[in-house]
Amino acid sequence: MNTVQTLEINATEACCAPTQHPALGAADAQVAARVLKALSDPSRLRLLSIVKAGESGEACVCDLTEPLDLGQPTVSHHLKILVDAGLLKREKRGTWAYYSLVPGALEAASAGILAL
Amino acid sequence: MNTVQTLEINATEACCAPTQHPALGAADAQVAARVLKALSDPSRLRLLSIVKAGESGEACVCDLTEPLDLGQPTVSHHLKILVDAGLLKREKRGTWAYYSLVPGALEAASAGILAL
DNA sequence: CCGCTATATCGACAATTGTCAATCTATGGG
DNA sequence: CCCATAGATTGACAATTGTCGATATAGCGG
Repeated sequence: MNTVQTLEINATEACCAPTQHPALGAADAQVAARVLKALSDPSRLRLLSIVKAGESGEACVCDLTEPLDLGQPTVSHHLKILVDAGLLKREKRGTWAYYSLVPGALEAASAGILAL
Repeated sequence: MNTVQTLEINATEACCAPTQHPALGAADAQVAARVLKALSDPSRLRLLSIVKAGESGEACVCDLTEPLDLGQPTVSHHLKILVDAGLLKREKRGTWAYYSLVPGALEAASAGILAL
């Protein structure tokens, strides 16, 4: 019974309206905002960028601390936010933690903006 | 002279390099984050959505206050943030202020994420 | 088993942010 | 000329956020 739309369908008479969303509902807006909020910090953008630019597509915390000129706990904190937002995934190998992009996540966030 | 790209072409030698940016610099990250920060609030996403969904492509403050269930000063504040971020433009006609999307702005923000 | 190194977590703190009530400004009508 | 209305601005306040230092946890090497 949770299939009830938060978005009201409102397809009263519009059969071919090009992009006639009924405007974002409060719940959907909150979901979308959560990912965008994760992307709204310069340090986090740089973290994503570095991870993406890496040859292996991954980076460990020690590789990320220096170029950002931030403390290790701060970097760890930002990485956690990015993981929680579904943008990065964490894989621990030995003592090191390797972070890599979740495939399609950035594309989804990007598409979400266009779908407003 | 305003045709100069905000995105650097960077076609130095890479003819086919997939996406080998040298990772985002601090300054660029801050610029990108400013727009994304404007997009990182549910109320503002809904504002953009309503403006975009409107038949005329524009909406006045009075049309926006009610559906969001926010006070008029708060809506005005959010609109200002969106204007400052270059996402909306404001046009005053008579007593009313009409807000509309800046053409291409959402697309640029969307592309910025992919270009990380 | 002990220390060393890489990360995560915790607690604190200043800065920023979202919201509101009150007030100001400007435009139009009588 | 005065009032009503639309919207912006201001000031305040609670909540959130970015950062750091200190501490905890977990593997690895001896």
